[in-house]
Amino acid sequence: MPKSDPKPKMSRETLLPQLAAHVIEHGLGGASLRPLAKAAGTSDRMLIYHFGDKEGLVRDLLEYIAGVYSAALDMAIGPDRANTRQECFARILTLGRGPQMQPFMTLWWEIVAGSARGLPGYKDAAEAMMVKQLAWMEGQMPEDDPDPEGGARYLMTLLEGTLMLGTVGHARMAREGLLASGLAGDTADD
Amino acid sequence: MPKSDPKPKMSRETLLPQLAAHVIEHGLGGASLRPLAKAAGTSDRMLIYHFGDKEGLVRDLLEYIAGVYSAALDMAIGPDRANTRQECFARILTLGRGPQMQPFMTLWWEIVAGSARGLPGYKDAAEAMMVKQLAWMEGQMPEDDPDPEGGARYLMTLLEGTLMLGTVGHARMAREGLLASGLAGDTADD
DNA sequence: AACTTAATGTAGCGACTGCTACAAGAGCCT
DNA sequence: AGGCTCTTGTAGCAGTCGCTACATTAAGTT
Repeated sequence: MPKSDPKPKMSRETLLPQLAAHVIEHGLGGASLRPLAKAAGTSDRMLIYHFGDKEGLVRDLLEYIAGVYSAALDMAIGPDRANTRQECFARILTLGRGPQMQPFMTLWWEIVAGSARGLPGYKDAAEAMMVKQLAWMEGQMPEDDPDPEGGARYLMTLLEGTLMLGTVGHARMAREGLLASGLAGDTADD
Repeated sequence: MPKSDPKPKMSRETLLPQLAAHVIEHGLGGASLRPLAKAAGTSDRMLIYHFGDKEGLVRDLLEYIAGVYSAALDMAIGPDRANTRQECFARILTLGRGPQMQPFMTLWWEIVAGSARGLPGYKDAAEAMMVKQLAWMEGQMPEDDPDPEGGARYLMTLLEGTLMLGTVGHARMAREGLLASGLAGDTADD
């Protein structure tokens, strides 16, 4: 009879992925130690042991999640730049609205809300993710763009607005706005 | 010796303003019955009595807050339309970033996050507020604008993106994007 | 073998959560 | 006056919260 996992010996590093998975699915604000611990196969006792207190846990989790997001963007980077700003915008919008991205987007708005309230750790994570996303956008900008840096920031602003309007049920409004702006919004969604 | 307020006889209607004030200041997600009741001069017992349960309370509160927001926009409406899209955008951005608007904006992101998570009542309130804001924007669009409806939606999208980037510490990014778009972002903030 | 240190389980603390049972006052109708 | 409904206070229940005291095991180190 083979012994089944005698003592996996957990650490922050082994715990964080499972904790992050639970948080991405169930949210961060309402998360409490015992369910988190259960999802990671530990006890609340051990979470406090490893992370000091809940605030430390959240801080580390946010940092870790920002890293995961960054890695995901690196993975999703294509070999070629876009040919037009419009195509560039469409690419990142498609990426952000993909079904596998949805749980993350749900968490994202929680992070924005936490930033607005000044909760510890939230703003740092949000800033890092936006920096990364901007870099991604700049890397996708057309080669012949007259102002790739400004253009990327412009597209970022439009993108975030589009995503927000989408989550509150006004995707159509964003689409019509994009149509009027010249960036085609021929995505069917509302 | 004058009797000091013998029995104020509270109802939903008299309670809601005080509850909303507390929620706007301290947030909606972390709000619990007893502090809410204290802020409104009642007991948790009475909140349940008047609103059925906490979910009903939150629903009514969100609806009420959406109404307050709508009224605030009506109040802030000027007699004249803007002369350019740029001025129109600047007006509403100034409005949304005013210091007296800040606690409300903090709550707003919580509402967006709640919408994303599908919490009951959140999406309805968010939708209503966006509809109102769009109407406000349309009313401010320049008279000679070639496409006031599409333009208003475009400005809305840009506005929401600008506000979001601002709350996560990237106001500069939005400003530079707006500069590159032709809509001046000569507001100093970051 | 003795000692030390890190890692973990068990049990529980006090505070808080949403909510309820019960009773009592207050104003109205007959 | 007697009942009736609306409103309110008191007390408390079962559950969860973050966190801790205490004890135990496992793995080195000397």
